[in-house]
Amino acid sequence: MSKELSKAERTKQFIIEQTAPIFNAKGYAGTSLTDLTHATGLTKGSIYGNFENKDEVALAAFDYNFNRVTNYIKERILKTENSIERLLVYPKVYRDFLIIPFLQPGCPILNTSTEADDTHPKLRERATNALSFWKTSIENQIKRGIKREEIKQDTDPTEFAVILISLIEGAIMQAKVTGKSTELRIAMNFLTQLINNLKT
Amino acid sequence: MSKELSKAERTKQFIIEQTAPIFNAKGYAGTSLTDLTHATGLTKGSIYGNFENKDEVALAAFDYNFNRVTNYIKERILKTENSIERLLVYPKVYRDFLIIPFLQPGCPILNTSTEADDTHPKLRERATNALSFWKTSIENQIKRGIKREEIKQDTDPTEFAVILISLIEGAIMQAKVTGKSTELRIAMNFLTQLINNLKT
DNA sequence: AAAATAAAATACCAATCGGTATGATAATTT
DNA sequence: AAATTATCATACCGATTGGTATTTTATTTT
Repeated sequence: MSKELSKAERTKQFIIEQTAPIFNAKGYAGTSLTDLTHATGLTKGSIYGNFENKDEVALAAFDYNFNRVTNYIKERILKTENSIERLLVYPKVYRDFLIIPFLQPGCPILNTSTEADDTHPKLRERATNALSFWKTSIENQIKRGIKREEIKQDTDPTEFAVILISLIEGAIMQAKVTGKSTELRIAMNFLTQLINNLKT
Repeated sequence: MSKELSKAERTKQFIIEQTAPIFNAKGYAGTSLTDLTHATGLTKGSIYGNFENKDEVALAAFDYNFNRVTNYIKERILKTENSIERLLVYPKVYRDFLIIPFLQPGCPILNTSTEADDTHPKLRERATNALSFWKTSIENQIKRGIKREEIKQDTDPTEFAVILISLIEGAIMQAKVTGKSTELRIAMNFLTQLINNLKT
């Protein structure tokens, strides 16, 4: 039943994969159709045969970028069992943010949020949903930890999720613009302590 | 000795003031010269009579935006004396970030950093310097607090500055994109606790 | 007030923007 | 393999991009 992908579907996927890093690095307004043709080796006609307009490519590229980060984290979380260890995956991963190849252009949520919040409703919605998904995922990790009696009962899942996300995104911003990982190291050390303090 | 400003100097200042919010909202790539003429009511010829190119306007606009935030905070800090109270100005101010009129388009450091880090070296440098200035300023507040014996001696100024900035910027990103101040409230409550824990 | 100077509006430039109709070519289906 | 269909390249569109030379208008200086 594993139907092979049609040519169009393969090309569409190819376009997304090749252009996703460009959109993440240069932003929506900063990325031109010429950038997309250069990144893919295809022509405008071909790209517009597979996507309705620039918007559709950008939205698909965002989804692709976000899923890639999500899977990268998920993969490492599922290797552990204990809830504290699962949470510790975040500081472990983001400590090395600057040297993770596919994250070189930055965090897609951070980049897209700051660009789109006042300019591009559709992209903004994607970013909002991505953020909400991430937040819920952390909340669920904490709830699971409380049930398993690995995390203190009085821990507020939402509160902790917001703090974790803030520390990560704020530190990424600093590290990306300065080019140094000092800020990430400091913030991730602190986050590690916070997580360890959740232990029962 | 208070020489009056020349027409050119007044116009230049006027252009900066009127275009600064546009650059902060739409970003460098997202802001066109037409946007600048609409915001000022001036023509392209007039703008280019006062600035060499779009870059120069953008750089001046960033400086203006950053100075405005800095002065807003500074004003409130200088009203207090105790080091803990001074640090508490940050969560107090940023809790209401979303309803501070001139900050409606967001934090200039956050917006400029995320856009320029991979695309615009000059703007990137401005953002880096602004960040460095802010960080040093917090470090100095903490050092002052330690000298005055208001803050615990073992407090690491750099560490605390990075955590404070991360929490603020990460929370702003979330609040801006969701349109809700919940995240800011949570992060700023937490930051308030952290600051209070620095007390001797 | 007149002359000199500075500043802003007009009108234009080539290049690039996002987007599309059409013809060529490749992939499927029969 | 032939016919059909789907995909991609070519060539083009009007609009907009950042930028400028020149004229008109306003501000200073004398």
